[in-house]
Amino acid sequence: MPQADEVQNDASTRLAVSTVIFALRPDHTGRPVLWTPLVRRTREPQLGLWALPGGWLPPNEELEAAAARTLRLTTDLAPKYLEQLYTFGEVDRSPGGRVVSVVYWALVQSDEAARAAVGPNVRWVPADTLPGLAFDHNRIVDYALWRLRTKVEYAEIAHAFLGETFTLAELREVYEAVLQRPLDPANFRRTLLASGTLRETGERLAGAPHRPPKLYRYDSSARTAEAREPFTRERPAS
Amino acid sequence: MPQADEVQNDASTRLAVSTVIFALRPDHTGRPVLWTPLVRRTREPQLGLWALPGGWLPPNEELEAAAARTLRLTTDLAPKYLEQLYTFGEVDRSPGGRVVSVVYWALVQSDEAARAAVGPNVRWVPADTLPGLAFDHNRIVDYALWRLRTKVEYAEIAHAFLGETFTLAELREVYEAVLQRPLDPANFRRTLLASGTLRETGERLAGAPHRPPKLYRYDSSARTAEAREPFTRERPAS
DNA sequence: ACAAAAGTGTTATCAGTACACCCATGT
DNA sequence: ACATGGGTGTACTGATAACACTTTTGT
Repeated sequence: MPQADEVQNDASTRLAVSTVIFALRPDHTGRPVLWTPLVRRTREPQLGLWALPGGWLPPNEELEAAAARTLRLTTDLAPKYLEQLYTFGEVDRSPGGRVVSVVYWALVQSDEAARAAVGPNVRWVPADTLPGLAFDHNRIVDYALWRLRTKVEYAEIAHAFLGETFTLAELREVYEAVLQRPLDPANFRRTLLASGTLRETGERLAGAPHRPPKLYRYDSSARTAEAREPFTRERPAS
Repeated sequence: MPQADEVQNDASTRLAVSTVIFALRPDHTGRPVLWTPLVRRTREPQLGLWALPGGWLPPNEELEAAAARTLRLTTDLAPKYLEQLYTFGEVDRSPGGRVVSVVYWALVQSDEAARAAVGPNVRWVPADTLPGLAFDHNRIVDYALWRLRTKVEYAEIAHAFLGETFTLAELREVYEAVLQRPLDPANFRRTLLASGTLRETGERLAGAPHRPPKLYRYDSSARTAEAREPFTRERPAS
């Protein structure tokens, strides 16, 4: 797409795709908080440091597919939500040659994430208290956290942390964990039901020593056209 | 930043930077509407078609600087607002080899845009009724329009179309042109003044056969921390 | 004086918030 | 029966919208 009089770029600039992955897990006190998987670098530069999952962009793979693939490779999970975050391209962000990284962010179902693949080179850490990461990856995760927190307030993405059906209390816990503040159960119920994006399943969750709550299912079809954004995927193809 | 076991991408994927530029100009009825400059392609592929200003990414130039440079090259203008829009990388979006384009969007001062450089290969067109562009550039402009229209509702960017000082009526006309609907002058006044981002200059605009309106200046320092977004530039360095 | 835009005042409506209170279940 | 979370009712508040009204200028 460049203008004709421009010189073509050479191979000295390389193109990578990375993904910031979020799931909810209990912290040491039992409260659910955001966790993210990291991979240990096994080569220079920055050998041994923890970094975001990612890799060079294969010539025949779509950007989003590359993000979903690295997600599957490191966690053995499929994302329930996947969206492009930003492209980082500062000239000096990587020692040893310029790297432009197209970064995606993903949400994965939290109970599946508990069974996610781990190993000596894959490790889950709380997203708010990261260790020092390779390259500019701390900054990238911070930005992804900012996007998640601002977006969960106006978009219906919290259900991506949950399974097919869920109670309103479970959904509220997701919001509380992401936004890091308590929400009024009564108002939360009304607001979400009024959004029209939840459908009753007709079932209830039994077993707890309390009144059994109704189970709901997310219904994406009920969203208005204005609320829909371009280039976002509910169920990304992996 | 890739994982060690990945294969490095080769030169078959090339990296470009393009910019969607917006300014306000009167349409045939005299009402201000959004216009955008296009450049004619002088090489294959898509020779002769109109396309977004852009070019290959030079190895030692920042992404944003490349966007500002192509903006200056095609219009001889400096952007008053410049922000990354999205990265387009579909495998088949360009015939003749894969191209990943990091796309920026920019706002330029409208009275300056009236004096912008034009020529046989540069042409301004109304952004809402584009001709058929090269590659996927129609889709890109549509997305940029969507971003501009949603962002102008919650962020203070409309002043970027105007000069240093402006009246509230001028600012309202910008909003009306971008949002394509009339706004109540009284409520607009109160809302904008309540935002705290406008400063009186003490001067008034005389000459019109009416009560002379006060002139205001935009004051970015008055924004709250939550309203500030990462990776956005008020006065980009070109 | 008068037309027209600048600028002010007033009220209605609606979304978000706080919180009191009733309901239904396992133990 | 009772503790506990599920679920409903209601009143308060602040932001937005609609629109009547007053002010100030050039002609």
